[in-house]
Amino acid sequence: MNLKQLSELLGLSQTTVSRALNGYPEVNEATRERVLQAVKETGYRPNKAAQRLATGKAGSIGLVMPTAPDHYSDVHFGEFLTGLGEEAVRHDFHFVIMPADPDDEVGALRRLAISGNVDALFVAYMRGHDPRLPMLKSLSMPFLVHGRSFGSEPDYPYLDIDNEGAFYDAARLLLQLGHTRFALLNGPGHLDFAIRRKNGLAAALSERGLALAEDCMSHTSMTDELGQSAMERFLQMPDRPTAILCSSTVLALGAIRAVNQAGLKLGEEISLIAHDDVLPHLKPENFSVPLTTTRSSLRAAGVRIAQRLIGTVKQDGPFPDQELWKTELIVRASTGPAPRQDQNFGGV
Amino acid sequence: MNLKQLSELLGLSQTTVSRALNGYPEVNEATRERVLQAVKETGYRPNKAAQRLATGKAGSIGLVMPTAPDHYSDVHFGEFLTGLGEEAVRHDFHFVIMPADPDDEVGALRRLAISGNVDALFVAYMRGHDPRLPMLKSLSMPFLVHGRSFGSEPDYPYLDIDNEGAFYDAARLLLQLGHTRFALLNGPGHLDFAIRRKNGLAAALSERGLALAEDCMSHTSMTDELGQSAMERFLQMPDRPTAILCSSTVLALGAIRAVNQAGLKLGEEISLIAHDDVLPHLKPENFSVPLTTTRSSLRAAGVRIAQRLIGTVKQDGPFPDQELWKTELIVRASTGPAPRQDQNFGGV
DNA sequence: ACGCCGTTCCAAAGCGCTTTGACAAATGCA
DNA sequence: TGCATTTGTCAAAGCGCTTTGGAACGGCGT
Repeated sequence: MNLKQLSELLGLSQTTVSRALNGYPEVNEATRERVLQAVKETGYRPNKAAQRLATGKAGSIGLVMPTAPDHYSDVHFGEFLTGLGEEAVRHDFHFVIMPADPDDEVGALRRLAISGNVDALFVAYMRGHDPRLPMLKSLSMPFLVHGRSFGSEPDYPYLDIDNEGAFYDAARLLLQLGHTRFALLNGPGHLDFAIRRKNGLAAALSERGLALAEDCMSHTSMTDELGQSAMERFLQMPDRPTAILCSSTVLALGAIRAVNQAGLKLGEEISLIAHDDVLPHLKPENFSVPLTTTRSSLRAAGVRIAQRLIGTVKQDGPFPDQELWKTELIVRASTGPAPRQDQNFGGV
Repeated sequence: MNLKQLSELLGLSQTTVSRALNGYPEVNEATRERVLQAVKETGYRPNKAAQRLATGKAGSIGLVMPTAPDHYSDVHFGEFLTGLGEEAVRHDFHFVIMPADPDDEVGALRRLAISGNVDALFVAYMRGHDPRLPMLKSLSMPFLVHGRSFGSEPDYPYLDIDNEGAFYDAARLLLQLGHTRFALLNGPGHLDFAIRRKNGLAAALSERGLALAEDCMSHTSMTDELGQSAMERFLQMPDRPTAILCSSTVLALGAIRAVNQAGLKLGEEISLIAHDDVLPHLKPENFSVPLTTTRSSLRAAGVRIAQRLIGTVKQDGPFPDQELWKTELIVRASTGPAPRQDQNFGGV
């Protein structure tokens, strides 16, 4: 069943049927209804290839998927993709994926662009001075980055959360509660968000004349096991930290396991604030000691990015080029006043 | 630059140029050369949308990417995708990805199929009685599954390795070396390959009148951390196993850490055989005690699957519908004779 | 000379959609 | 009533490729 057949069936021209389906105003509501009804009955689906040829739009977004062994292709990425996909399905867009070795991301991105299969590109996991940025700018194809690239000229379209502000605020709260010994459970150290979160923490500390020791930082993939082992290291330090900042609730999950195993009380002997990406299976309010968090929904970011990208391709409505989402600091029970110095013992 | 312009430039018809480019025999080698040269100079690239419309082929393979929180979307998946991608690039094919909640995989697969964006479907991570199978069969679109579905009628096209045989052979070797107490570090229990590997081991054991105790099996995602913790559990058992079968070298990495920490000697007090997917960054021969493995390259499987799928779409050459690859059993230093019973102590 | 092939090329007809430009019919306004 | 709009519809011209059904040409045998 194609458009021609459908229009003959309805006794209308292809023009009218096409317009009825694509929401053009110059068609009578009654006939539009009639068309829609016929579509339902016949199961007509417009041929994508023909649409593409006629419009010049593929209806797709390209993304390269790094297949690095140590790559952070975990639950966070999945959650983000879900948001992206949700919105894409709504607009009948799809994704073209290009698997690539991490040392050929730039090449893969270029091949994807010139393949003619995509209308726009999406990139994530930005690093400092990211080499993909200059390439993308030279490409005359719309693109959008999730996150930012520390050290690069900020003249590219992005959506990011205020990582620096989030961890600055979180650190300030802990400082106000009297904490002075901090530790940071961070994501992979080369990634932009990790750099900024560290900086946010460092900024808050330096305002009080404090600094973060190298051995009080852990940069790892964000799994609970790695959170646990890093936290175990922290807890064995002679002058162990009382205030922990954590780049993900997943890391926190492991960290808290370590805290419990050490026989310490969360929110009393140890305070912890985690960044909450609003993962549906890991709600900070459901932790046995509810978690104080900085919150920003990863899925919402996915939805928004798809919106902007698709909007750009369809050219409907102007979108801001750069968005920086504030995070919310939500205080729950995992933070409390710093323990008095001489209380600093307990079952190690 | 389009075909028309190019052909005018060359003083040839569109037909001839098109045929020259697509390798048809009825064009003079000299003119073909001339065409190819012109393409190089002008940078002409055929319009994909037009090709799709004319041929009816999209040049793409669809796959749904589960975004489950506990999903096994790890280094193994990346390695496989790399193989798939390698071959796809060679044929100028691409992948369309559809992110989906794990509870809507079937729906996502269907939407992908009727979207008109793909020529064929690929599915993996098969489970027992996988519900995707009947759907795929009803779909009149070529598909190929990586792995098999235990309990389903085996009347679908697949590529799998002989998981049962691999672990049967591995277990036999260990039995011949005198081992009687076995443990299994397996992948997620609902996945087909894990089921079959367990069965292979069980079959070998039952031939000797042995059975595998429930607490000597671990079913987890395949990360080194989880391998380590599972192994630690095994080592603490009163009658601890001396023969370990491991579904991945990644699991083995963690397991061996546990063995070392317990002060045990791999290949002497503990023998271990792992399945080796030939991950480029984790070579069994480079372990401090080189690993005995069952080997089958995941990347090669990806390449082969892409080959078959693309071949089916292009209709060149018949491909076997079902392939079962044998694995190789490669003996290295991590296996040795079972320790004498009374030697069974050591630093726990 | 003729007919017959094989080779090499071409004109034109699709593929199924969108969109332009034009045209009747219906409506508004005077 | 007449005229200018607006509304609803259509025929036809693309979009850029592949592929069908010849046609021109030269060589070959008879």
